[in-house]
Amino acid sequence: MNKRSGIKSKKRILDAAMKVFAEYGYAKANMRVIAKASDISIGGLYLYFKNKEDLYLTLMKSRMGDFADKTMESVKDINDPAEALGIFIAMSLNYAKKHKEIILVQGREHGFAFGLEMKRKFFKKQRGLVENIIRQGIQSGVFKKVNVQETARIIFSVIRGFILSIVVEPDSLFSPEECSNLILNGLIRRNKQ
Amino acid sequence: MNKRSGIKSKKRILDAAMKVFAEYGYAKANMRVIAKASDISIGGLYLYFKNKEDLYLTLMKSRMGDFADKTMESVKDINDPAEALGIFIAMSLNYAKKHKEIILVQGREHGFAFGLEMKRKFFKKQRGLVENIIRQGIQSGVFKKVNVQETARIIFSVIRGFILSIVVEPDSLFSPEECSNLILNGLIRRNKQ
Amino acid sequence: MNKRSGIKSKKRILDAAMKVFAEYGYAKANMRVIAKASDISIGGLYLYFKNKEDLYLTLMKSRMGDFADKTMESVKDINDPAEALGIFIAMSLNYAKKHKEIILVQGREHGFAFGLEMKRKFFKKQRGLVENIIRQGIQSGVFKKVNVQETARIIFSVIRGFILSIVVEPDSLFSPEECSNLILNGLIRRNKQ
Amino acid sequence: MNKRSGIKSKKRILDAAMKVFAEYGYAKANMRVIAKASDISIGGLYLYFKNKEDLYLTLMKSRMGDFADKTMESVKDINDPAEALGIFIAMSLNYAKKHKEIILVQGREHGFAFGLEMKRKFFKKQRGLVENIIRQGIQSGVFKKVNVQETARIIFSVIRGFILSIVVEPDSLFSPEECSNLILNGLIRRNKQ
DNA sequence: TATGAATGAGGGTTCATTCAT
DNA sequence: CATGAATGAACCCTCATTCAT
Repeated sequence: MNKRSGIKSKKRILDAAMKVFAEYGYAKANMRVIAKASDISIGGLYLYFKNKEDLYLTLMKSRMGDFADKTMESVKDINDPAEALGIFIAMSLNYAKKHKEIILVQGREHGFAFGLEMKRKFFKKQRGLVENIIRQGIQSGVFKKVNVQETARIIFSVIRGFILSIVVEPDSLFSPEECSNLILNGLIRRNKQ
Repeated sequence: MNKRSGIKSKKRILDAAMKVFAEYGYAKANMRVIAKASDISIGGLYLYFKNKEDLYLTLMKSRMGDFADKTMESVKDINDPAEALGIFIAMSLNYAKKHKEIILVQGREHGFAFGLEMKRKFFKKQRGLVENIIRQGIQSGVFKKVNVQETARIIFSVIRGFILSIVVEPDSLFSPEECSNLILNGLIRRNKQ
Repeated sequence: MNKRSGIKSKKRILDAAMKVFAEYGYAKANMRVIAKASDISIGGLYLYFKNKEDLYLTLMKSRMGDFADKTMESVKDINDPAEALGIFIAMSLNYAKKHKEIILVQGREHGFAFGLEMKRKFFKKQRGLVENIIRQGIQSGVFKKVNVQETARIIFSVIRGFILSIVVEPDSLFSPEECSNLILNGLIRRNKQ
Repeated sequence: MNKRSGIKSKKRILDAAMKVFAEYGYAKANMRVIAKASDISIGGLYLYFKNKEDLYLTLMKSRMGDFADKTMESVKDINDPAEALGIFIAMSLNYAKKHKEIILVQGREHGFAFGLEMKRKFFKKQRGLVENIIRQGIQSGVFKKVNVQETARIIFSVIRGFILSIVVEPDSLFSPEECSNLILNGLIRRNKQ
């Protein structure tokens, strides 16, 4: 079981850790299990990560980076703000469903702040993306003159809630289409339509 | 420090436990601290609760019951579905902000199912309330003919996301008004308005 | 094995720890063994001491305090400086032999400073005692006009070396009498005697 | 970084190990650090030394050998026993100060006996040297008729204590001159001096 | 010779839970 | 009802040592 490339081992650990953290959460996940799942020794874990927290944070950072890149990419060439928003929402929900693991949950370990800084940065960035879309929508006259920040927060909150639902009520999810439809058009019936 | 009514002691423990769980989360909260905060002995804790999990679950159940009762009550006499929905959202967000503690987070301890059954029941009930409102709105012609279940889930997701935000990004919350406005009217500008 | 007085337990731990530290040294001594020797559980250890270091330091402090008190006491009423010095030396060597355990060894754990502050205080105090004796000896004309500090350091060094010898070469110790004789009278033969 | 003569590598390791052991002590020193300080791989260490203990013992042996040789050499041609003793003391203290590292401390690892045999041999040899000087001093009438062994032990103890002081109280050392003066002439004032 | 990734026993510490008082 | 000393399993992490390359 010796002599594996360091990079491969690191990746194997991260993948395994993802599964374990996803199943048990940070506090209940333990290094022994992660080691076993990684098919590496406990000591081996510490060859690649300073400690449990480092492992977790590295994991988070990488997954969030992936996610941020993808959403950013998928939206940047869309001109229609309604479409862009729809795509952003769909991207987010689908990605979350696919990687139910962790992602945004687990904000409470270690007396609140724990990788929170990193998460906040990520959120801010993502929210910035939504804000831009909304701003463009308002400028182009497609969207109403809403409070951009507040609205972005609300949209973000739907996504965040969705992610939490994946964990808590995986059978009570909703479709991205229905979601963007509601956000774009609202619940109230328009006159004569 | 002895001879206290059992009921009072139990209440004192629950109140203290709420604060402690809220600050540390389930896994990191420990019985000694809860005991101290309750001004009771460690052994005393086990007089009223079978174990830590029982304490936590009892706590959850009671708070959720409180919450469910309140929302139920506040909405039942409102006839206008738009207003009812607005009130429900406002109630939920404000209650969540006031009792940031726990509530919905912490769905992941103990390998997934952990008081989840109880939580799901609560969610279902709450969602049922929203569904009713929506159904009435559709029937009365105020709301569009949306998919009731899906829409209720989405609305619920906003609230759930808001609650998570309280923990993760307490400075990025949004106002209930803005929220119900978005949900009711949507983002897209109506013709000639 | 339950319900023992806290004070008794603490004392039992300290006594056991003394033996264990004495046999293995700080680094090699482990809490499991100390627990067993104390006839207490591992967790019990941490009821009385914050951690291994705390246990060790508490131990040191108490033993040094004992020792300092005794030497101080035994010397304070002696007027003849030569006799006082002899008694101090005898006291020190005998005490050390009786409590071979630890005492002065182990100055190197944790990258040097480790309870060093405490030890230094103790040494200073002890050396101060010797300095006083020497000073009085000089004043009364019994001793030569030596450098008080330096001489005290040398005398102290003999004692310290003796203690180390207990550990390293327990069969190569010397008698207190011979020692004070050498220090008082020196090696060189006096004229016409 | 390869193809180095074995002898050179071994020496490099020993030099590095000396520094590391000196800084951390035996127990806290670890092979990785020694490897790094030696600019050799961990595996490389085990090419030259069976294990950590072997490395340490080899180190000790070589340094003690050095020291023994030097003192032996410096004293052998001196005829005046007082001068010889002074030189021996000065040599010892100065050498100790210069190579504060290890030397005599750390007699306690591994449950007492740990390189102790070797150390004892060294001590015996050194003490033999002192005994010879004293014996010659007595024979030539310069020294009193003291117990040779005891006196040698006492003198050795001063040196040993000095070494320990280097570690514990490096700012409380004394000068070799003062030391040999005290040992040679004693503290008590001679008649009509 | 030389490397360094990998191993795993073992150490310090925490904490839910029990039970004699 | 109430106490809190005591328990011990289980956690995170270290490090001497091995071995495929």
